[in-house]
Amino acid sequence: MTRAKPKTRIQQKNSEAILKAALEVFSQAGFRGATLDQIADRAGLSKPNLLYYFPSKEAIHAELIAGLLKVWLDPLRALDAGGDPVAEILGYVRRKLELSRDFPRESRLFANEVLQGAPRIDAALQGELKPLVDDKAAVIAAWVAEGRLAPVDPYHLIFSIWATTQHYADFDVQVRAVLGPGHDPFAEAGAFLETLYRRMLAA
Amino acid sequence: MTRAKPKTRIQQKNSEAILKAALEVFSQAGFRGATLDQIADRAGLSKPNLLYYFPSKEAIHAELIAGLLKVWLDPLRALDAGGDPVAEILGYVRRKLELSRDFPRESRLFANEVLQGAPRIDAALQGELKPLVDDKAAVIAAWVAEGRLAPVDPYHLIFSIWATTQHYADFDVQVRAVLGPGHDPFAEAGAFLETLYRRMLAA
DNA sequence: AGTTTCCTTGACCCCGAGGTCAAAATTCAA
DNA sequence: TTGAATTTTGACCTCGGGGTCAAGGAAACT
Repeated sequence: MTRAKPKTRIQQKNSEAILKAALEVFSQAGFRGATLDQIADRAGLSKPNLLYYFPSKEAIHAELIAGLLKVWLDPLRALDAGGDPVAEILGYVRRKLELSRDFPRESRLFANEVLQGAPRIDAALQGELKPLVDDKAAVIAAWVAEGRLAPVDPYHLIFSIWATTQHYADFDVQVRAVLGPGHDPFAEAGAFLETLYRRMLAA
Repeated sequence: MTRAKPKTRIQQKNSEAILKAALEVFSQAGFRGATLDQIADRAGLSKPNLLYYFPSKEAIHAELIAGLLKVWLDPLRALDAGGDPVAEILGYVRRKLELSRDFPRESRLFANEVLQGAPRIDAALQGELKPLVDDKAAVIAAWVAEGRLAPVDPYHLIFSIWATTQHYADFDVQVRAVLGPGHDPFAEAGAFLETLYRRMLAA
């Protein structure tokens, strides 16, 4: 787990290039579908050179996943029990949608992983994700109990936020195929989702 | 496109076994991740025998995708311009959720495909899906114009229905990891989504 | 029963992909 | 500037996986 951080400038630069290239390729092709040659190509390195920096394909993937989880859960962590309930939840929706817009490859990497049964992140789901969701679900449930939110199942509320926001990253090609040209899916989604959750949650 | 349908009883039986096995494997591993050996194994056939029935891995996948699209779009087709707006949309949500519950492998097969950029179904998205959605979006827009639904972007409404219902099939492992044991995700989702869309759409 | 058609299989081919290695090229330190 | 450490690469190994083929077994028709 504890990796010796790269020390030289070259190591720094090439490790970054590899991870960036790998994110591109893994997120588009899945783990099995990605090849080291593709990643090496995109990173501007030869395959053996790539394997000088990472011991295996698995290791590259693992490093990406590890880095992903933090970023992925931060917006939920930021949901503040002391804030205004509707504003807090709408803020979470907005942050999550921004994540989909700005980091679609990360979203697809995650989706690929979960779709295939989460073989490499099952532990993290149980160990990191669940406690966090339990915590925030309790906050939402308390808001409902205080009458500051319309009655709602907090877990499924959170699921629906994940689903609707990540949809625009994961199913981007379908969204654009249906909308046709001349649309800004994320801007429209922002407006739609704000309406959706405002109506849903108004006490 | 026009395939000579299997004629003998043996062909019937083995083709079905292959498609069923392939659905299982493709939906869980993706196209590149699936192997003919896995499919043959699961179908109870040898690999060459499998290739006696289908000319290639691609062909099996194509047949699955083709069969999928009809089933996948039928619930939307059933949305009736003559019915009660809220009831029609809630009915659509319910049918789509049932599809996720009863055909999760089909849902994941589709998700895998779209995630990877829909290389094999791009044409179908443009040619079949878009016109259908345009049609139904117009119906919903008309309902809104008549004041029978609260104002809503019909396209993003449909996206949100796809996202929230398919989530329970595609991210099943995550949903169960978060909920823990002793839950029926689909039953709970049914209740939650009915509330969500009822509040969203009430005129 | 005999023959034709259909079904099944073991052995094989080839390529792509993950990974190794020793040696060459480059960078760095003194 | 020279020697040590680091980085890069071409050649190579192995194996899994898609696909072929020729020949053996079963059905099916007459």
